[in-house]
Amino acid sequence: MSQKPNPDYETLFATLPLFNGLSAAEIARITRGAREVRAGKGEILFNKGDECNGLHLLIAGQIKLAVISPQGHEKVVEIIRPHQTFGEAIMFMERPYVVSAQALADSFLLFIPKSIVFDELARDPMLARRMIAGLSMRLHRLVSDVEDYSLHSGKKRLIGYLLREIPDTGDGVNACTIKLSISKNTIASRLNMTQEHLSRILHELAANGLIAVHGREIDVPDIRRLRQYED
Amino acid sequence: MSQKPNPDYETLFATLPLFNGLSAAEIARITRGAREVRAGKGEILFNKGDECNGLHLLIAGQIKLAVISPQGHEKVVEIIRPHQTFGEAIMFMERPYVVSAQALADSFLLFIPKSIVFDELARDPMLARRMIAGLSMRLHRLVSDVEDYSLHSGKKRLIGYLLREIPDTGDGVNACTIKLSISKNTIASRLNMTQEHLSRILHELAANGLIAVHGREIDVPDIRRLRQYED
DNA sequence: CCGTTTCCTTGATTTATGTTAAAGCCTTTA
DNA sequence: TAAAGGCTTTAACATAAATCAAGGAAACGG
Repeated sequence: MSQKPNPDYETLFATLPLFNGLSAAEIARITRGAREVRAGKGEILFNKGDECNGLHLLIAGQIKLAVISPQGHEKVVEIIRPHQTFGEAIMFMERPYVVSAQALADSFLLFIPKSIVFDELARDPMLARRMIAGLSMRLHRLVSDVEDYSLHSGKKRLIGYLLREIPDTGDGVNACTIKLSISKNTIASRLNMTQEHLSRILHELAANGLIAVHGREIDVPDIRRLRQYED
Repeated sequence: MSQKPNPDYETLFATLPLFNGLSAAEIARITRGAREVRAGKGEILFNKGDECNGLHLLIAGQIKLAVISPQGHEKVVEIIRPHQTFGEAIMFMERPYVVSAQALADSFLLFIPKSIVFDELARDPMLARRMIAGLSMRLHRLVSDVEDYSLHSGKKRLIGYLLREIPDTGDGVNACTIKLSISKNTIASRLNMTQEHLSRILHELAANGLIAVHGREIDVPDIRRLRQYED
């Protein structure tokens, strides 16, 4: 599991919202206490109910946070992408995990034990501020999610997802191609619908000329039109 | 709006998760900068899109946080009860409000300006820790919400709501009466369903002998049975 | 006390979305 | 190249929940 520390953590940390602005000494203290974790595609990092001893920082790959219903249905709560952290909230609450984490692709993570975070937090008020800001952002996104689920139809949720997936280029550009980074199945779960329903919506949008689907590539000929699409 | 500070803030603050453990001097600094706010029933505290200059602490009354869909449908995101704070997350993000807040009953609040919070945060690392814990808890609850919306039927959500509303007495007790503190309309919105649907579910549960409804009072003759109810 | 408004219920109907089942289509790998 | 397995689509059907419409019941202001 653990191996020789990557010497470039200092520059990496500078780019992370949570840790940017830390001194070299602080970064050294954190990385020294951290553990490098590799997870192959499909591997489970932790299960709902497991004890939480620290936070995770995804360096490369893709992690799925999900819950399982009593009937065995899985609901994807969040897709973690590189440079995101997860598990902080639950760590501070001293509670077991409420979601499980599984690698969707071969992934590389840094696990930072609770004690290290707490020590650093006591030392550096700035880190606390960042932590608060990070949690706030998370909260904010979740509120948007709740809003989405309850206020918008499946079609709107999917359009919203597609629009958010559009790589932001110059504003002059009004057409693009989206490469879906996860399976449609997973997207469907994230958007709280079945894959069949997702498929149907995609089909309908294509029939209306709003998009063209080629496997995992989706052409959007007129982004503005897609954005304005009403029911 | 503003009036002479209530001298009992010190004991009040000691009971608040966010502020408990603060020194008398700290409490004094915070209350001195805070503003007392009264809001009559129905009064709007802020609207979605308004600038956020601080956090609110509800002393007495009841506040509804909600979003409005483009079609004018309202969705209640959270009901704030006395001793809860709200608006911290958005304050730290320096973004406009994503929800609007309306008093459901005559309410009394403390508004603590951003600058005061930030000053105190810089002074006291413990407050930061508490703030983080508070936000974490919020996050946690929201994840449960998302889970609820997507994994459970309307009936289960309502049962879950009722069970959470049961005042916790000794564990020997297996029957109780719940007094709904908000209108069924609002509960329905909070649970993401129409009031008609809520009414029907209530009716069905009553038909099965799980509850008895008398206006806003709901008798639960067998709490365990209600908890174990499956579909 | 009565009218008025708000809240709540009920029934008929429609709609969005889930379910089940089957088959097609890509990858991977042998 | 064929077999295997995971994705994805399609279609027929089932169902939970929304909508529409109307009437009661409770609270409220005069």
